[in-house]
Amino acid sequence: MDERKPSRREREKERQRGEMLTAALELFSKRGYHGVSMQEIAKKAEFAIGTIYKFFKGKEHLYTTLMSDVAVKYHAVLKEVLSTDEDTVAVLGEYVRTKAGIFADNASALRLHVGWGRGASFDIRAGLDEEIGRLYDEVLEALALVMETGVQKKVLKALDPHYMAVALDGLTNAFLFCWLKDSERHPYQANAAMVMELFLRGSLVR
Amino acid sequence: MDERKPSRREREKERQRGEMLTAALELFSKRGYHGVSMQEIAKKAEFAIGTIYKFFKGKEHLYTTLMSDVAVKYHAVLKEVLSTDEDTVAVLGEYVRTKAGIFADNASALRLHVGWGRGASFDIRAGLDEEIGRLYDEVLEALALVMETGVQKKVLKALDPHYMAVALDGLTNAFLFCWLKDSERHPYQANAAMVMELFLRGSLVR
Amino acid sequence: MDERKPSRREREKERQRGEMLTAALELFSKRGYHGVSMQEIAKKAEFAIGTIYKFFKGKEHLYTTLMSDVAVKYHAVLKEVLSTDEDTVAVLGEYVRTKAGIFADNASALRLHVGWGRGASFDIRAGLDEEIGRLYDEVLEALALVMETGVQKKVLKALDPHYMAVALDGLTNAFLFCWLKDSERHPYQANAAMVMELFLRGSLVR
Amino acid sequence: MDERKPSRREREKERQRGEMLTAALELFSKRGYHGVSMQEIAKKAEFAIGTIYKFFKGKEHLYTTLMSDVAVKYHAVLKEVLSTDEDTVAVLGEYVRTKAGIFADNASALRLHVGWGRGASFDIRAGLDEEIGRLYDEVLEALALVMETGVQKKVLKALDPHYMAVALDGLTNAFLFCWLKDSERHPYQANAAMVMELFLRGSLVR
DNA sequence: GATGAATGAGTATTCATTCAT
DNA sequence: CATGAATGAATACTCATTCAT
Repeated sequence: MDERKPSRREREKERQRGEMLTAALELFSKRGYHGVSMQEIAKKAEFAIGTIYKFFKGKEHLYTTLMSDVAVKYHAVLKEVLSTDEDTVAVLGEYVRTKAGIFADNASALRLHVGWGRGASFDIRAGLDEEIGRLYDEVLEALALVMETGVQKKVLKALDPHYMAVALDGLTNAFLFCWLKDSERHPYQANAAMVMELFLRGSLVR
Repeated sequence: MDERKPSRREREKERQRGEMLTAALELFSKRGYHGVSMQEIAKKAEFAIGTIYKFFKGKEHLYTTLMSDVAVKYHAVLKEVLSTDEDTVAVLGEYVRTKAGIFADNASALRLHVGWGRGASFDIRAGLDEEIGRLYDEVLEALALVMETGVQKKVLKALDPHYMAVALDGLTNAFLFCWLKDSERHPYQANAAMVMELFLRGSLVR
Repeated sequence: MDERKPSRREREKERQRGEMLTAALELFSKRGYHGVSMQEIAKKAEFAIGTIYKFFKGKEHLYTTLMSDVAVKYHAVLKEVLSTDEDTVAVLGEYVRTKAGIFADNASALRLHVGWGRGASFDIRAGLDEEIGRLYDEVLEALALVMETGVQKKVLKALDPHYMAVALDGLTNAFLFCWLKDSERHPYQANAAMVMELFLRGSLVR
Repeated sequence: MDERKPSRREREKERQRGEMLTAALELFSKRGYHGVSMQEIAKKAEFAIGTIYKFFKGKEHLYTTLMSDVAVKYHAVLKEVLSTDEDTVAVLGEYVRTKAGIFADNASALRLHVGWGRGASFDIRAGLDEEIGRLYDEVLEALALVMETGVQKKVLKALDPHYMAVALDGLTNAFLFCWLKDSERHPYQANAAMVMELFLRGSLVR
């Protein structure tokens, strides 16, 4: 009865849940975990405080759900990109551009994401990181796989593929930070190109 | 080397201040700004709560002092390294190794530092970042200057020196993260070498 | 007589507010502003501390509300008396008896009122006095007006009406103090009569 | 050895005690009992905090001593005046003028005195009032005695002498309040004359 | 189911008092 | 003896969470 098509009821539920999460994200990203009260979230989401508690066990649960949702959504997109069966360099380029695009589209979610979740205490993050960390690592692994393939195809040097993945990811993050600080001076398309250039060819004149 | 000899009193003061900061650092780095109470810090530092307040105007002041101290100390070391008048590549190598060494020596301070200070609510960071952000930017600028010299010397490619600085810094951070997570599998010396390799020569086979 | 009918909710609210104020008054009058903690007030009023804060912004607000309420209520009664269009001496007699009656009915409120509000630190009184002082002055002015009329009617001597008002008020207070200390020995009806006698005819044998 | 002339030591002690009390009075009268910290008093008096505690058992003791001292000093003067063997009316006139003079000379002490000591919690006042109340009552009794003599001399009406004393005292206080608020508009000499006029002859035209 | 009033544990900070120097 | 550094009890106020309506 409840498997196939979500009854109207359930759709409504989902919509409400979404509104709560949206409100929470907006608030958390601006003022951090401890800077926001449940009453505020309730008011912004236009629900009674009690209703929030029908959907989420507590503030912590709401926060971790938020983080998970964000992580799930974004990392899914990246894994998709990385599973393409194309030319290694093209895939990597697409990875960087996609990641940049995600950042550009979700500036506010970023504040929660960047640095992998500070803002809440580390206790809270403990359980969280298991989930998020796993998702992140999956992307990194997928990226490493692409690298490995590249190495086998002799497109990339014979370096540790995992480290290459770490490197590309770190490079991306660094440039994305620049963009986050001053998106005028550092348009992300330019950033993306720069990242690829530096990653693929290095800085040394030969 | 200092102002005459710091009277025993003053030395004692300094020692106490240090103990407080150490206790606070340990606690903050584990549980974040809001996850730690002043009582806890006092207990850990083995001082009465009132004594803490003789040294620091308040929790915020204690926290920002901590951040500043760490930032000042470490970024001073890096600027020192970057002002050396040696061969570009050697300087960069030294930069990476020094940064790695700093991280290795101060694992707990890191948790506060990484991502440059989120963890406190955003209000608190406001004043803080001006200081810390400035210090960080100074290091980045110094790094960019080294890059520029390298470009002029035709050691490095004719890319934007500032972006090259961002790249090397990002690369370093990424590997340092790896090391932070699992220092067994990723000895920092190896990390340092890897960073240099990737930064200087890129990943592409030619 | 009021705005429609106060919903049961609102009546309940009002009752709660009243209980809080009553508890606070009792405590403040016995031990002064700083001698009472919010916890104590909450316990005495049989509410949770948080509930008190739903009704009053803070301790100061609770205190000033108390003072204002008392002042507003009592001074309204006195102004009513003084606006009667009767024989001057009758009005003054009624003023004294009414004031005495008020004191008799509100012994505890007195402790806050007498001396016009010291007991709270001076900071707190600042904003408060503007309100309370004004109310008190209004009564004094009304009393002075009655005096002036009495002078014009040749019932009272041609002295400064304002000073006469001050005198009668001071006389009343002095006797009320006596009564407050030992209400057995100084029944307020006797006090009232004495005040009138002394005020109207003086002490000198002619 | 220590009876007759106070050794220099003791004189010094007395001077120090005086300085402490002066500083405390100044502070207490401006900001009330709870608005002033012992550290502040120590700083203002230019003694170490510990030294204050050599002279006074605690804050409360310091405060009550202050009140007592003030009371003792002023009521002594008034008793002196009231013990004069002169014409009743002259004595009463002198009483009012002296009291006014005292007020004029000690505006700051007033704030502590007026209303008989609010500013501290009532608990603190409990023991205090025993002392101060007794002194005050002694003056009142002395005043009553003068009244009684006046009655016997047929200078005053045959009213209760104690109530007459209360009346004159209340009248004085009321006018002194006026003067305290606005000493320009209410010069105390004028006040004193007014008090006598009203007390002796009343307000009624015959 | 939805609501939001009531709850009370938790926390930064102050300040009277002590006591080693 | 004077000092003032150290102490820690005390307190106003916030906010996550519950539960009667």
